Amino acid sequence: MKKSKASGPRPRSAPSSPFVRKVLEVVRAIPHGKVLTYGQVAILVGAPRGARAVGGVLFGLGPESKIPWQRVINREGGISTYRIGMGHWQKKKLKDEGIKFSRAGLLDLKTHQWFPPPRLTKKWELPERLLIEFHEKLGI
DNA sequence: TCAGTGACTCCCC
DNA sequence: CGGGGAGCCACTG
Repeated sequence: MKKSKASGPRPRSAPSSPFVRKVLEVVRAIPHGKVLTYGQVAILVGAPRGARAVGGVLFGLGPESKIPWQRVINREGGISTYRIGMGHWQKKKLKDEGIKFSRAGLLDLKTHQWFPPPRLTKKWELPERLLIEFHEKLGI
């Protein structure tokens, strides 16, 4: 039997918590053709080690969702949704946005990495230390 | 109140 | 390069 559901934080018709609301806000802001890793989204919502929880929030969103969750990938630049049957769809969506994948199924983070502009990091009231951590994670 | 869960990461071998 | 395992997090019965 296949696992029926995730048990972590999940979005609802109405965001159930500030964490969920922030995650959706950040993901919604990712531009066409750009991506963020689960860990990066976690930093941007003020929970630097909450990558796993971010995945929990996105769990349940499907092709019908207006939120561009396909732009959230793992740290390797790969797709993490194959296990829940969404991998093929997600990869196709990203390809349609002009993103290329290596034979190993990885995209180039250096090329497609999104850097939230100051107007957004300010709007999100992102603490300086988190902004610094975000860039350090990128090796900049 | 608390153990259980997973679209994550990191570390070690 | 690959597998295993241990933290981490927010949320659920």
